Amino acid sequence: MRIDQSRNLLNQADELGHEARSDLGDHAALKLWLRMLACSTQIEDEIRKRLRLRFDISLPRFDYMAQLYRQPEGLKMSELSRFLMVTGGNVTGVTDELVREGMVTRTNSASDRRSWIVSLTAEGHAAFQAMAQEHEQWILEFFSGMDASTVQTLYNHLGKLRVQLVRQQEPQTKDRP
Amino acid sequence: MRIDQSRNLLNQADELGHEARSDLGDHAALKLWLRMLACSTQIEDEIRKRLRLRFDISLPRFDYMAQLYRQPEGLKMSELSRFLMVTGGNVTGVTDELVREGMVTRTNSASDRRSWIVSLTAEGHAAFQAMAQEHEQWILEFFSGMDASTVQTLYNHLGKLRVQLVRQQEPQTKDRP
DNA sequence: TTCTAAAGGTTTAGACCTAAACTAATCTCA
DNA sequence: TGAGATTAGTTTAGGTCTAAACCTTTAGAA
Repeated sequence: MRIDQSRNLLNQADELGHEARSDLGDHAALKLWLRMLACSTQIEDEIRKRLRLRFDISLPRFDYMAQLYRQPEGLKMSELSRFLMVTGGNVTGVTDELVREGMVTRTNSASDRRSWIVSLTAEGHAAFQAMAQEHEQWILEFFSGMDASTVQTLYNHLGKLRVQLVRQQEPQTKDRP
Repeated sequence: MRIDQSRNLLNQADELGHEARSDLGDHAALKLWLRMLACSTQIEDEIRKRLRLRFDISLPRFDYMAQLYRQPEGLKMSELSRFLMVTGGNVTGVTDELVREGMVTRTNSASDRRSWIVSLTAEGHAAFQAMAQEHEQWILEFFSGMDASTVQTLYNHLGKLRVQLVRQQEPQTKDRP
């Protein structure tokens, strides 16, 4: 059996998927959250599908390469684990695969014999660049119906939400060098 | 190794996680998407964590029960598969577990000997109601820093986005009884 | 120095999901 | 009617992720 999320009819969009969680009350915040979740899920699934179709790559591996792309000097595996918000065991597995495919290299850290420095190979760098370019076009396409001021408004509001979320879930500040 | 997403410092929030995908350009739509993704991911992960902690249940199973909760007469497994946007094989497995725990029952369909009607037991209904009530409080908490008019604005804008997304990904309409 | 705790990375068991192959029942239509 | 297509559900193999146990190296304190 095959699932195709885009099969939802337009007028059913609000009834399907995550919006079923909302049947106990009708608070505006709850409805907003469910709609936001529906939007992100739909976009993310479409990106996932296109990455697989066009480049035969998974979204987590795309994100992995994105982190290395902006760090030409490479990253420790523990840093990758933190930035990608996945477990160390996962980073180990993904790194193994990408090394096998020639996209990244593991080199010994000069200062700490426990750790590796992972970085993109030239091939990996080029491959990611091509994918990222196309990825960006997809996003522009998804938001093409929204005018610039609306985009800016949404961006600002979500910025405040994000700050608030971080504050809520990280009450005590932790100092860092 | 254990991952704790809430360990991100406030001023690093925009640098971590998904926002690394954005390093090729600075189009507003791309930045909006990455911020939206960061917000939903953070909220969803927090919900997942609390559901596990408070009720020892996974988010997919919570969603499964939510669908049945609003359909007292039950649903066919194929309908569940469509509404939850997961494969039929997955529905089979989750149903088996929930039946084993006494949360749902499978009864034969009177009109179609191939299909089952799945519905919540009294116990399942009560269990979901308790969880949903608390779940709703969590959402109110997450959005508590946002005033009502902002919530409404966001809700409307995301509504238009959702309509546009469905249109883009479902160009040809399909008629349905 | 030496003991202990912590950190970097790997391995393993298992949770959760998918795609594809499969069985059985139903539908279509010549 | 009856052959082929479709639909409902299950099974199986495999992908991706986590938590926990584990080993090695580093750092801190007595």
